[in-house]
Amino acid sequence: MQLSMRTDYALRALFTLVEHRGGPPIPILELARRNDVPKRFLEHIMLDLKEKGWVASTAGKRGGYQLAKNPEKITMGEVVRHFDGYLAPIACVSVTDYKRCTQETTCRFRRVLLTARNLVANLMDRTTLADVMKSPVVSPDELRKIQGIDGEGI
Amino acid sequence: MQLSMRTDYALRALFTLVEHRGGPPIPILELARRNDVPKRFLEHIMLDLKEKGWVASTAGKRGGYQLAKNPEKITMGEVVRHFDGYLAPIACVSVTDYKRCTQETTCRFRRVLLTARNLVANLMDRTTLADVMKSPVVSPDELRKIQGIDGEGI
DNA sequence: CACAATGCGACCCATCAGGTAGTATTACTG
DNA sequence: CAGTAATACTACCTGATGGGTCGCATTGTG
Ligand code: SF4
Ligand code: SF4
Repeated sequence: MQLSMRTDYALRALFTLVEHRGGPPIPILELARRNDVPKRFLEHIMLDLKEKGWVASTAGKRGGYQLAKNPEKITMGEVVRHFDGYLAPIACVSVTDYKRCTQETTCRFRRVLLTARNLVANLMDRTTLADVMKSPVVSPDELRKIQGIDGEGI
Repeated sequence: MQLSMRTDYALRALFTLVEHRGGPPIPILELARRNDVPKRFLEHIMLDLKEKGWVASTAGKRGGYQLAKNPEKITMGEVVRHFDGYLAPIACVSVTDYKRCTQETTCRFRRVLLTARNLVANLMDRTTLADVMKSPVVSPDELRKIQGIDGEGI
């Protein structure tokens, strides 16, 4: 799973909307500024999010975007999958977008890739936007020593 | 971590070499055939593996490739990283090829991505080629129900 | 109506993964 | 030592795609 810019941008926008849930619509320009995303590009992404039913838009003056769905009902996995196709490190072990390979019957390392996909898929599918919102941001010196972390829970 | 074809091909070749460790050199043509990899392309990859010191080549008649390093001393993580740069789903949480992002101080979902990276990194860095070799191949109906698997151990 | 917003198709454009080709070199074998 | 079977190496091709811009239409508010 390599996150594309699209997905990253989408998530940035989504979380600002989660944060301002209940408030007035937020225009793209605002979303773009706050999250450091090219406005014009974000347009397309928002459109995409809208089609998916995750956000709602109101046009015209005082328009903008709002979250359209309960953030406890949107998982990280769904979002990433929608933009990037699948969570697996390779298509031959993807559940949602499986692609066959000629070597499957003999391939040795496929198992470890499957394990990897299961680890991230379980994590991502269990984690909702609401969950993420509750967790604290990563601190700088937490990053400095990530080597040691065992990565349990979020 | 999205595996590139290169990496996949490299691993295919590596494991055939692991399998025939101690035996005579295996020519590229053979490696290519057995693993269904374009021969010409594999050349580059093998050269790369050689520079890394993982395989050794002998030219001329009866030449070919052999594993040059103990498979217990090569981890999956090393191989993937060598070809694809890093294991993390995004550069801002990569240990080996960290890239800064302007949103780090406020980003909410970075934490879950960090967790994901730790899960796969731990797995991949703990798993050596020898380990992989010992594990059985994934069976077809195992694949069919991967949904339920919890992905512990390899 | 003017203005402020989204909607949307068209297009651009660099990068890169994946792959091909040609030729040089090496070394075993008879 | 000639022939041949292999790797070594450099250069190049080429299509797809990710990331991004533009112009114009549409919608809604004051
Ligand atoms: S070689 Fe193994 S891992 Fe790679 S695609 Fe085929 S089955 Fe999957
Ligand atoms: S937005 Fe968050 S996740 Fe995306 S790059 Fe910046 S810090 Fe990392």
